[in-house]
Formats: sequence, structure tokens, C-alpha cells
Amino acid sequence: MATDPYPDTARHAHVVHALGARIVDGSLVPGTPIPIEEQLVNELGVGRSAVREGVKVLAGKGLLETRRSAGTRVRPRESWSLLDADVLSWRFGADAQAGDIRVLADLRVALEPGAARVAAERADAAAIQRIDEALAALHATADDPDPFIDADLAFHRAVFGAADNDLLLYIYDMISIALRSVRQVHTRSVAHNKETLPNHERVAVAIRRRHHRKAEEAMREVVEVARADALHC
Amino acid sequence: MATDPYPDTARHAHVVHALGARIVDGSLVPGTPIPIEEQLVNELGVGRSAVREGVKVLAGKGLLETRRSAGTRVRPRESWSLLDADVLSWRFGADAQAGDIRVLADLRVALEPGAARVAAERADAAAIQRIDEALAALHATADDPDPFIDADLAFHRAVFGAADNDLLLYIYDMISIALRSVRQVHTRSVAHNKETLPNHERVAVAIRRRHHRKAEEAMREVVEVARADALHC
DNA sequence: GTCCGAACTTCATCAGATGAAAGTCTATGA
DNA sequence: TCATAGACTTTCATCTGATGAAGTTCGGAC
Repeated sequence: MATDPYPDTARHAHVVHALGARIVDGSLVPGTPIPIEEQLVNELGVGRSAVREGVKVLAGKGLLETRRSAGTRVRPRESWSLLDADVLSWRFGADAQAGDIRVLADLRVALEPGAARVAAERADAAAIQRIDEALAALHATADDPDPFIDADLAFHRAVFGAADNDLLLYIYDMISIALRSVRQVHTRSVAHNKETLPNHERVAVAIRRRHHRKAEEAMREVVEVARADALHC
Repeated sequence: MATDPYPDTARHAHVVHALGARIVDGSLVPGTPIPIEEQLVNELGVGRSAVREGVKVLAGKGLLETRRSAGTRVRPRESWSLLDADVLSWRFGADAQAGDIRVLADLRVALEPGAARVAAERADAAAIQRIDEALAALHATADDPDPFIDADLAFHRAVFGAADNDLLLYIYDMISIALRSVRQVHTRSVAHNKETLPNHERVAVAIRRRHHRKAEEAMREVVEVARADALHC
């Protein structure tokens, strides 16, 4: 437990990452107590304050629970803040499980068509322009795998942004944290990229025309293709 | 800044709530520095450790940012963990803004139909049974405003649960935190409740028959009616 | 075998000291 | 006048020690 993946960051942040990553990847099992403060001080090479601050941060994310005299234990998974940026990056960061890929793909299928629909209802001129710009970037980078990933994420973010809903946008930002890690593994081919362009175009056009049903349908096509790809590879 | 809404809880939790609530409700403006540690110690009546632990928890939720010698300041809203349980309850807890009601209603419209669709794809027998039980509870409590709210939340949760997707279920749990606070204000009439029963029934039937399109359509009807109600009142 | 209490464990909290980094002020020189 | 280097100040970062509180464990009395 003495690995040190975050050398120069703040001491308490080191504690957060060291314990958080182990909890999320399953090395520390829910219900079991983690080592006592003194032991963590030794294993992590930091002082008691740093350990306590780190543990409190993880408790704030629902991963840990401290009880006086009864030790600190890992909370059940249902209590975790699954859409916390740190928790997500620990979960999808290293090497995502197959089940997690499915969860992510299903989430997009569940969410993005509806988001596109609301975007079509709420988009103002500026939002529509941002979508159009993102679409142009998508076309411009279709031959370049890496920039295309960024452009794709930016396009979807522009759509969510058009819905004028900070909660929705937050959810997308968290999805994109996971997507970005996963995509680096499942980099799709240039041919694939070009196939998705017309569907993205349809999304943009439908939103521009405030046609919610079409926006939703087009986005569903996009994310269902993405899901099929993700589950095949 | 010396209010004490959490008398018997842990000292550091008191700090978290005192500062967190003020940040989310806008009393502490993003970009501005909060009082220095020593002052917080005096104002909140706790020791430095408690202040530091509380501040670290809020930093973990993206609300604060500490910089050595430069003080601790409120981070911009875009950095906040908007789907954190605490942040949500501070936002929707006291008296929700009209804009927040709209955001919540739109989020449901964007999300729930898609979730019902995925539920229809993924539901197993046990999940379907839970939905049916929740539906029965909904019918049974239609005349009782308060229990009906619980039954309604339980029904929607059962649908999300059927999608077999922990991220989706987490999002719903966070929505329900907000919904529960808001509904206590906008308690709907018994007549209203009875009107929504057939739509809920259609959702359950469609999922049972694994008819995703119908499940989605029926759920859209439910949440669009709810949105119209919320925005009128 | 059950119940009570003492000893022990472990987190909770406060307080003090030291350090590091960033900002502020001042004096100097051009 | 203005720029700049260096000293000073502020404020968070971290470690350590001491005390307290609340469970847990274990032994003894019955």
C-alpha cells in the first residue's frame, strides 16, 4: 500500500488518491476496515493530519465511514458518489471492466437522445452557433483519430450546453471523463469516424430547426452506433 | 456566520455544512476568498483541525480551492460537483429558485424516457416484479398526498433500477433528493395524482413486455405532465 | 451461560511549532 | 519617476503531542 503515484501533490491529496483508487478498483472491499490511522501514517509516509484530511475527503464522497473507536471502513457501493470526477476517473482510468463499458454505453443511449431533444427546445442562437462550430471541427478532423475524439466530445458537449441546464451539462462532463479514458483504448478507425458524420450533421440540423423529435432520433442513432461499436470491440 | 444548524454532528461536518450551504446559496461568491483559518476557528467555534478537514471536504466537492499563502477561495460554479448529494440538498433544500425547478423538470424530461427505454431492454424478471409492486403501491396511496409522493419516487426508482446501470440509478437518486424537497412545496392534488396513474401503468406494462419504444413514450408523457405542473404552480 | 465493568482500542479534537510559498512593501539605483 | 531586488508579512501545509470520547473486548462474579 506504499505506492506513490502522486509524488509532488499535496500530502492529503496523495492519501485521497491512494485510498480512493484502491477502494474503487476493489482492492479494499466494502464493509472491511481500512488500516488504522497510525498504520496509514507509516504506509503512506505522511502525518496524521494529512491522513485525516484525506479520509474526510473520501468520506465526503461516500467511500469511507469513520466511527470513533470502531475504525474506518469502506462504505457499500450504493453510498458512493458515482458521478464524482475522482471516483469516475478511478473507475474508468486504469483499465475499464467490460461491464463498465456497457454501463457507459447504455447511459449514453438513455441520456443523450433526451438531452438533444431538450437542446432543440431550449437552444438560443449562440448555442446553435457553438454546435455548428463543433460540427465543422468534426468534419475537419475526420482523418485524424486523436483530434477527432476531442472534436467529437466537444460536439456532444455543445449539444448538452444548448439545453441550458447545468445538471445535464455536469452529467455530460462526467461521462466525457469516462469516455476519454475508454476511447484511448477503443480508438475507432477513420472509416468509422466518417460514417458517423452524417448522423452528427442530422443532430445539428434538427436542433437548428428546433425539431425536437428529429434531434432526438438522430442522436439516438449516433449513440446506438457507438454502443454497438463499444460492445463489439 | 456563526449559525449552528448542526449542533450535535461532528465538528468538521458542521464546518462543511456551514460553508457549503453559504456557497451554494450564493452568500459566498465564486472567486472571493473566504475568511482565513483563524477567523473560521473563531466564527465557527471549532479547532483548526476541524476547519481544515471541513475545507478539504468542500475542496473535494469542487466548491473551494486552497492556495498556500493566498487564502482559500470559492471556485467557479463550473467546477462544483453539482450531482453531489450535499450540494444538491443545499441547492434544493431551503427554497428552490424558479430556475432550479425548471432545470430539474427539464432534466427529468431529458433523462427518464431514455432510462425507461433502457429499462425495457435490460429488465429481468425480478426488476419487473419490483416495478409492479411499486405500481401497486402507487394505486394504493393515490388518495394520500404524502405517501403518494414516496410511492411515486419508489416507482421511478424501480424503473431506473431495472436498467441495471449503477450510474443511471445514481443520477435518479440525486434527482429524487431534489424532487423530495421540491415536492413538499408543490404538493399536487389528489385529482392530479389519479390522472397520472394510467400513464404510470403504461410505463410498467411496456417494460414488462420489453417494448422500449412504448416505455419511452409513456414515460415521456409522465414527465412532461410533471414538468407542465411544476412550471405552472 | 449471562451479565457487568474495567482495560483497551481507535477516532475526534485542540493546541503549538515549523515550514513553504505567494503577496506586499521598501529602499535603491537608473 | 519608475523599475526592481530583497526583506517582511500573510496564510495555508504539515507534523507532533496531549486529551477526550465512545465503542470493543475480555475477564470475573454469580
